[in-house]
Amino acid sequence: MSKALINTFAPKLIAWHGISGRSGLPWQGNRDPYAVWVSEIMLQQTQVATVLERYPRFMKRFPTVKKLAAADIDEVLAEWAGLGYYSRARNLHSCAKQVMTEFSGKFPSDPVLLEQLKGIGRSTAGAVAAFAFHERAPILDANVKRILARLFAIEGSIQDKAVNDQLWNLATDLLPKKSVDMPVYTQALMDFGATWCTSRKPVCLGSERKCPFAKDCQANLSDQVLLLPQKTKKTKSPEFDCNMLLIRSGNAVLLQKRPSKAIWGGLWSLPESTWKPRVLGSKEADLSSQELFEAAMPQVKTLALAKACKPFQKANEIKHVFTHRRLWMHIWQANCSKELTLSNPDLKWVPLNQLGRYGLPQPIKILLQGLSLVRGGGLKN
DNA sequence: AATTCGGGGGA
DNA sequence: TCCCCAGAATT
Repeated sequence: MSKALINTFAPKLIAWHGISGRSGLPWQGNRDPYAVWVSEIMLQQTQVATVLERYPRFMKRFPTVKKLAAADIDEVLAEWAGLGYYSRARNLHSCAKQVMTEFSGKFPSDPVLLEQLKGIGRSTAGAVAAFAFHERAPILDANVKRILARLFAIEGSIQDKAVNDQLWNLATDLLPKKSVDMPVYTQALMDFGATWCTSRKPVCLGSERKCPFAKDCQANLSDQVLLLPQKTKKTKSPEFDCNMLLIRSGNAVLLQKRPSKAIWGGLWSLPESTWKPRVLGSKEADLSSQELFEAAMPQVKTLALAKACKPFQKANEIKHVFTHRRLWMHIWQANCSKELTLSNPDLKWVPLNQLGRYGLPQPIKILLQGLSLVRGGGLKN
């Protein structure tokens, strides 16, 4: 590796940030570890534009780690709804309680200790330590991986452990000498990756702007910029079917709290039958009310409820695409003559005008919102 | 080492 | 449609 680059990278990057870096984002320029931590978690796998709207709202709702720790998990999930990766919200809440009980309400500054907290991995630990405590700890997010893989023309999939270790070593070697430079340096890395050394249209190709590392970058010098970093190919995601029960009684709809480890864990949703692999040409219309109930709610005595409902009708079919699954949700609708008392705390009648209080999966939220707009309540299609 | 967790934006 | 993104936890 070029020894000169090790010494010059950090100062050059910081100089670049002074001219072309991002500034004025709500979570920047703040050394409160709680504020830094929330922003880092929210920004994981989530675009800046989205976080820009949701971060201030979250901070207003939960201004301190103490208030977050004291909140009910349902409140946290409701605030997180729509952001995805709901384990982040569960870990966030769990971590807040950890900080209160194990660290007397104050985040540790040591990245090794930070990494022991729920939902904080090595990279997020480094970011919190750098921004909040000026620790000389490296980060290695998608931006940094791309920058380093190009700068040093790292071959091999970045998911590969040996390559990943190599990138961590480089990230450590390139840190600025002075710890006081850590916040601006860390921010500069993210900004440079997000705005200049981008995946598809890096500045070094076809832009009038001049990359400060053009003569250092091995990928640029060997015309490999768009080929790096290398990734292992993804297999096409499998398809699944599921049945969702839309049971209405007057202006209320029956919601079921999802198991915490399932997809959309902990969110309130429509009662759902078990997921099964999609079978082409399968006959779907023959499901009786009783079968639908037993599949969706095996844990409750549903006979009374089933009998109180008129027969289910196929009301809608929604395709929803996840990163790793493609899901067809079959919506079965029935009206219930009255709101039967429910002993199971995971089942609840919710008036349509109070849906906003619950953290609903995005496609279900859209479905039910459409429902509340239709007078008389029938679904279209 | 591979898989599992959403959602939105862009090409 | 496919790829990408301020990754971590689980197996």
